[in-house]
Amino acid sequence: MLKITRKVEYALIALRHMQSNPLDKLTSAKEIATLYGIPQQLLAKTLQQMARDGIIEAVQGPAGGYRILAKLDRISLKDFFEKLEGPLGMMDCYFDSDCIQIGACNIRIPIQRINDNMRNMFAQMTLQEVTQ
Amino acid sequence: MLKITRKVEYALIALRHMQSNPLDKLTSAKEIATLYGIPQQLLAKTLQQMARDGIIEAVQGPAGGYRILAKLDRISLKDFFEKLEGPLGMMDCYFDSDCIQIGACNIRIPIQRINDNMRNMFAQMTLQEVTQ
DNA sequence: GATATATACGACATTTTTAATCGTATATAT
DNA sequence: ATATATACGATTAAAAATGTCGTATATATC
Ligand code: FES
Ligand code: FES
Repeated sequence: MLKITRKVEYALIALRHMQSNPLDKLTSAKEIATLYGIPQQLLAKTLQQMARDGIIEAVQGPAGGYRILAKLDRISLKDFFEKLEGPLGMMDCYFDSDCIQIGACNIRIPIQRINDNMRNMFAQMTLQEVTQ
Repeated sequence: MLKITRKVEYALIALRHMQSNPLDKLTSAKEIATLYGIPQQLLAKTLQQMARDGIIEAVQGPAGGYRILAKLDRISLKDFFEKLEGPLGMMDCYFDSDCIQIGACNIRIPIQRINDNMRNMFAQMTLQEVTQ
């Protein structure tokens, strides 16, 4: 439990790779996939999603690829996680109220407190710190 | 991602319930299961595990049940989570070195930093705070 | 203009993890 | 003896994560 997904892991690897060479250089999904031994198609989808989210920029055609677009020190880890994986909650009932324990639950408030702590922690870390 | 398991959820519900009435009172798995609408057998196993871990005490036979044994303000959330679910790492390679990216990985160190932050956060919260 | 290479993306299949159930044994109050 | 509770390994079911496939589109190069 409390694991991050491969998708996020791959996204971080890609960002860190792009961060490590000139910012205007284009890097293809294939390049990163073979270099770090990760499934190319899956990585490609993740990169496409990050492009939709404005984190990176995509250039099509041969000699195309991706490059970093956003200021990574302006994106919190919380926002990054939520862009890729949706709302961040240790339990589903943190957001939706369709929990099993309709009215009987006795830990909703305490769990929310823990969750707020966690969200807060990730809100205070930037993507820059992780990928630099 | 970053979700806690039902097992942990059920454990917290049970602890909070026991916390809310006299500490020497015995509560059966069935009682808690029906009260909060959770699978009895699954809850029972979780309670048994907590008993093995010394968090609660089990009394067999009719009129038996469980009651809190440990000082909940001496158990960190990190320890509690790890007792129930094993080592706490956002990625498997935090502990074991059998990661896919044998030598090529570029985010190991950064991820460990995030992970340490998270572990630290849970190490600073006690079970008491959550269940009181 | 044909070709090769890259992104774009929905649909499907596989694998892994989590959740729940089953069956049986043991303890003990009544 | 009986009923009720814990104890626990084994199995099944459900859900989520991971990976693959097929096809479309853009564009640099020849
Ligand atoms: S478990 Fe969902 S509200 Fe408590
Ligand atoms: S992903 Fe495991 S070491 Fe980087």
